[in-house]
Amino acid sequence: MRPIIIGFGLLILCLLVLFKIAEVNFMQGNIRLEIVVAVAAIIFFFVGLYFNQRNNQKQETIPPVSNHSTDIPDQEQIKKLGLTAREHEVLVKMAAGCSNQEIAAQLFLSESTIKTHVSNILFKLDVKRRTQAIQAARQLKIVL
Amino acid sequence: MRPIIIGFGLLILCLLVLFKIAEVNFMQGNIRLEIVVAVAAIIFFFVGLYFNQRNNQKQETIPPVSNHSTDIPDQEQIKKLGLTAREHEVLVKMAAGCSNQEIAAQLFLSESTIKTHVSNILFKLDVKRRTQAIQAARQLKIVL
DNA sequence: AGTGTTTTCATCCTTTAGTATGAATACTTT
DNA sequence: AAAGTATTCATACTAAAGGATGAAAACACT
Repeated sequence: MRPIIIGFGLLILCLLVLFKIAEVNFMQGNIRLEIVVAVAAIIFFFVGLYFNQRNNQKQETIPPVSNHSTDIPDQEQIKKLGLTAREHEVLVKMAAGCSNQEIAAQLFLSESTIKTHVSNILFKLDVKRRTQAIQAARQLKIVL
Repeated sequence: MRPIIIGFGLLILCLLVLFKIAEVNFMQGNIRLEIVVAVAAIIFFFVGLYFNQRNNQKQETIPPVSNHSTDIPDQEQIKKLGLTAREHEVLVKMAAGCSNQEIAAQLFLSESTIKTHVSNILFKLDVKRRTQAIQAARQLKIVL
């Protein structure tokens, strides 16, 4: 994270310096308005390119590949997260693509109960949606 | 094709007009150099974003043949299912746990469009929910 | 018996997902 | 240039998911 901040800092600094140079030269009548604007346009065109590229690359890093060496057993991760037995059970069925209603039917519980469990699961996994929970659980090896 | 040309023509025209207005006002001392440069920077930042987006979309449809023997790719499965390039793109983000809104933002599309794509994906994968789609896609090696 | 956790369920409410339909534009292929 | 496919977007609707809160019952442990 730090390199990014430093990089951006340097970039902004360079841009400010460039702008100042341009300003001074412009005031002295050395260069014309068109040139200044054109340079700014070109620079920020590429900044736009870079930003978009970054954005696209980020999404590809979201699902990181699992490593076999640090294969942490389920139970440890589950304990770390504080997941109860029932919650784990629900989580597995969630990952299998079941709806709350289906999970309730399979476990002979009410949908309300499942919703409560799901809410707790989301909280403990620190995610917002069940699809993210599935992702997280897969990365943590607590579901297949 | 014509609308694109017309669109670009209009865009360039607008930019020229804007620039001329800025130039005149600038010479009269109504606005400052910073403002002109800033506006140009912002505009071309987004132009850069747009260009890169365009570019990426084209590139993904061009190189379909690159199978790493065992791993990820699965062009065949995608073809079998009749998934389009865009649908596959959406499917990947779905599997990453993104909401429709997030996918829309990342691809610079409206949520309506994403919903349409998701619906088509669900139909083509013969499932009812996005969580099932993720499961199915994983089994078919369409996503990691 | 008392304490703390787990499991269960409910209700009200808001947000997100998903369906159906129609339509305009863009891209590809012939 | 025409035709088929793909992409985009909108609106209106229904279904599912999720948040917040409260609460009863079961269970383990001391």
